[in-house]
Formats: sequence, structure tokens, C-alpha cells
Amino acid sequence: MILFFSTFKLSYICVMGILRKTKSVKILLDEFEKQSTAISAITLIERFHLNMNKTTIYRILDKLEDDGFLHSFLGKNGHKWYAKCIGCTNVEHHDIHPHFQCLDCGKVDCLPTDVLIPNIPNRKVDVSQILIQGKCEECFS
Amino acid sequence: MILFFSTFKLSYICVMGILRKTKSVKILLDEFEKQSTAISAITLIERFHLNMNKTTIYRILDKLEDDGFLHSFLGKNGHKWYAKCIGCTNVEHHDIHPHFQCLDCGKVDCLPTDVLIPNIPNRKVDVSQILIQGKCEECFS
DNA sequence: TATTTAATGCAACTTTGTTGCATTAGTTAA
DNA sequence: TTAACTAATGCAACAAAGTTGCATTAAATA
Ligand SMILES: [Zn+2]
Ligand SMILES: [Zn+2]
Ligand SMILES: [Zn+2]
Ligand SMILES: [Zn+2]
Repeated sequence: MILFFSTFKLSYICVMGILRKTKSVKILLDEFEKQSTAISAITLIERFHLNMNKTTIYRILDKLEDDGFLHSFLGKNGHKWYAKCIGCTNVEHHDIHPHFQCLDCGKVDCLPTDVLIPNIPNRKVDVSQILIQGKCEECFS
Repeated sequence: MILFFSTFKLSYICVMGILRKTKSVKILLDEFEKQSTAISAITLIERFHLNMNKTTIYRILDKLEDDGFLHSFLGKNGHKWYAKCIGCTNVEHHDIHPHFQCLDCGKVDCLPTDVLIPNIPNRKVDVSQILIQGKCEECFS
């Protein structure tokens, strides 16, 4: 988890993640604070290409995921999406859940619902990524 | 569905799919006949780059999917995979199911098991793509 | 304020997949 | 068998998402 707002010396605490509270990090954190739905890396690049380089965006997202502040998954085209974690740490992500992508507006949300994966004979199930597609609240009327 | 082995005039029956029984089509069909697991487009390109161009491979896979002979899905990196259909037609694919990717050997299989997607309030569920990851029979010992 | 080094920008690259167009080769019918 | 038709192919160029190396910049610390 990000420790920005504490007064501790970050470098002693975080190992792989974000160590410095830069302008770029602040902009991205603010964006995820402002918007409750998931955001694709591509969208962030479009949105902030005047503020920062796409390399910077990819690198910050990567570190925020390491920190347990964001989690990532693939949308319907295999493109990367990010959303805020709830209660994850830099040791482990434990907020694994299905995602819902609207086929009309493209919006993606985290689903609090759990999907039961049945046991599969002779196989050890580790993780499962579930992307449900359909029409979201606004587009379904 | 592919009508290769019938004596009908294909052009009257197929509309969007494959019309001619070319060498490239035969090679790819044979490969899916030979191998029961799913095959990624990338693997096919590696395997047959001496026999045919990658453009040709992508185009044939696309048409075989239209024909209801293959179905496609995305693996863990968002790369495209194909596997044989069971009982699909050029009108509709009705063999939608989860897929299992081994994190050790990378192999992907179709799972006959059905996963129950719960109803989600205020949303119309259309399709769901489920990729389960873990260890396959051979790697799990 | 000077020092340290994490973070950044940039260009070049990689990988997967697509497009346009000239050429090749299945299929059909004479 | 042969000629005509056109689906299928190869090739080169392109597109989009994401990565890498390296010189430069700017947070954090003392
Ligand atoms: Zn998480
Ligand atoms: Zn989520
Ligand atoms: Zn199918
Ligand atoms: Zn399948």
C-alpha cells in the first residue's frame, strides 16, 4: 500500500513500488480517486499525454500495482485495465473478482459478486480471470 | 460449418467463410485435427512460417471461426487462441465454455464444465469469458 | 544548499495483428 | 483439357500496445 501521506521515510518501507511523490504519480492517483470505474492504460495515455510520457504512465501503473494500490486485468481486446484495490498490500492482492465490460459504452467495473469456480479433476486451480460482457446500467434501458 | 468433404458446390452454401480447399487451409485443419488442445495464433505462425505467410494464417483462422469450425479466445497475455468447435455452425457458436491455461507449460484446454454466472442487478449479461489458470495434469504431480 | 538517486522523457524497439495490392492457384464450365 | 473467373495468397508497409536503454531532471535527505 502507498504510504505517501504518512511522514515516514518511504525508502525504508517500500521496496519495489513508488518511493517519491512526483507530479505524475499525484495526477494518476487523483484520477483513480476521482473515477470509481476501472480505467484502461490507453485511456490514461490519451488523457494525460500532455502531462507525461506514456512510458511514465506504464511504469507508475506497474508500481502502483506492486504497492497493492491498483489491480490490473485484461479487457475484451486484451488491453490492460486498472482499478483501485480494496485492502490489498504490497505483499498480496486479495481482492480478486470478476469484471464487467459494457459492450455499448466500453466502461468497465469491478464486480463485488463472487463466481464459483468448480473443481477441475487432476488440475490445480490457481487464479481465474472472469470478464463478463453485456450492457451496463446506463446503456440498458 | 466447413463443407469441404462434401461434394456440394461450396460457393452456394458458405457466405463469409472458406470457399476453396487450398494447401494452407488443409495444413491448418490437419493441425487442429491432430492436436486436441487449443493452439495460439503465434504458435501456428512459428510452426508454419515456412509453409505460409502469417497474414494467410490470420485470415484462415478468421474464416474458420466464421464457419463455426474454430472458436477463439484470449490467453493470459491477451494473445489469441483457437480451438475446435463442437457442433457450431456459421450462424451461431453455441459452445461457449471456460478455458484452462497451465502456468507452467502454457498449454490451454477447453473445459467442458459450465460456470454459473450470477445475475447482476441492473445489467444485461451477454457473454462471459473465463480463463482459469493453474497447473495442468502433466505439470501437477 | 549540495548530494543522492528515483523518476522521467525520449527515441528506438518489440510484438501482435491488419491492410492494400499485385500475383497465384482453386474451381467451374465450355 | 483448357480458358475464364475470382478466392486466396505473399509481400511490404502499417498500426497499436507496450517495453527498454540511457541521458537528464527533480524529489528527498542531510
Ligand atoms: Zn488488489
Ligand atoms: Zn477489479
Ligand atoms: Zn463454436
Ligand atoms: Zn474452447
